[in-house]
Amino acid sequence: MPRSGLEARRRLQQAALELFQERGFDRTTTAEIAARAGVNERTYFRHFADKREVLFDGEDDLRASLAQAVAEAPEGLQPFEILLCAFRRTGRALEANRSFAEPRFAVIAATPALRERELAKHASLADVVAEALRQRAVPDRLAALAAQTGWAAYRQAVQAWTNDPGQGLDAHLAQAFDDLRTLSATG
Amino acid sequence: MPRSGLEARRRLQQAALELFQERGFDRTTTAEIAARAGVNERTYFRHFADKREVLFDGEDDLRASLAQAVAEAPEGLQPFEILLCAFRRTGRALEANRSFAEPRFAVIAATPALRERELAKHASLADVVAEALRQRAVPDRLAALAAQTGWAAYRQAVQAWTNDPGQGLDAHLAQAFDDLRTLSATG
DNA sequence: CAACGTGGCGCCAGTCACTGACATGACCCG
DNA sequence: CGGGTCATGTCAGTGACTGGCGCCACGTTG
Repeated sequence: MPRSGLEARRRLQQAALELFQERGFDRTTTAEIAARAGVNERTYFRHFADKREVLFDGEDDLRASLAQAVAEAPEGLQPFEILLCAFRRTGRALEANRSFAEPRFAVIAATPALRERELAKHASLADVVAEALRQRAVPDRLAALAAQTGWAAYRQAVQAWTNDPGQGLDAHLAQAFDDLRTLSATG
Repeated sequence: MPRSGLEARRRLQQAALELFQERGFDRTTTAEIAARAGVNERTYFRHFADKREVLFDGEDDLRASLAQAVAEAPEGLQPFEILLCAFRRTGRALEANRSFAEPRFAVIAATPALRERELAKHASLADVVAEALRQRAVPDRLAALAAQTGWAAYRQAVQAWTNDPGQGLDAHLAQAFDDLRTLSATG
């Protein structure tokens, strides 16, 4: 038995994703996940705060990546340009993990409870982006609004990209941020 | 006993709000809510799908109001102008209900689980807005993006208004949509 | 090497959200 | 007045989640 629980943790994530695909989230019990991972149900809850969290691991890394990407965007850019730049960068990780992210997305999309959790995570990440913008001297109110708006564009791009992965995420990002400009230009 | 359960339903909502204020959401059981409302716990779940839903009633009305407000905005406006107009209108109901909405907001703000649910509701309402925009011949992708962006501005305005109700919601809405324009103009 | 601390885990009992099934009594309609 | 419908009460059950305890594998220290 490994000293650190990282092994069990990974097995739990794997088992959960498999079971959610096979039977759906609602028809899967935490006991079954634990059993497939070869651990006790109690151990499941030592690794993940609740049944949903098993699909949302690594959030801290994401937060850090986002904050860093925003912080390290070139000087002199306007808020949306900063965000486009940052999302291009963090999006690479997404493109690299597509084979893992895809079934995960499918399960989340099929389960209202998981969608709800995803929205909460996204809101939290948008807050990180807003804070990172403030660090770059974007005024308080504008930072929050830019972060949420930019995040909406980002999700739109990811959505378009999953439907049409051929073009690459960057192209869809450019498209989405262009739409943003269109909206404000005409309205 | 009244033929329709509307009476019990209202008592349940009242009892829930009170208890959530007194003890907090997590330290309140559905049995306690039902007891204070003078009904059986089972009846609680006949009226509300889960423990959180008791604070999110009337969503259907809101959806209808939003859709109508967007549909009835003057002709010839650009997407953001339509939304500003629609939010001005639906916002009046909010201003009228402030004494009820305020404690509700406080409870939600203090409870992560309720915030999560609120985000889900908001996402759903933004979808309604997007669909209403499409009905007005706004192109598909732009409609979704405009709805989400406009919704972010709306929330920002409501937030600012709760902190400073003196100015009226309309002023804050104007401010938020102006910020939106600023963002795109400079970026 | 031996004693010790620590951390991951199994186990058990308990609470609480939520559900399905059936019974009952109030109401409305013919 | 008889029958149907609807809100509710009652009860048993499932499953998510928690606290507490003890165990054992490991690393550390003397």
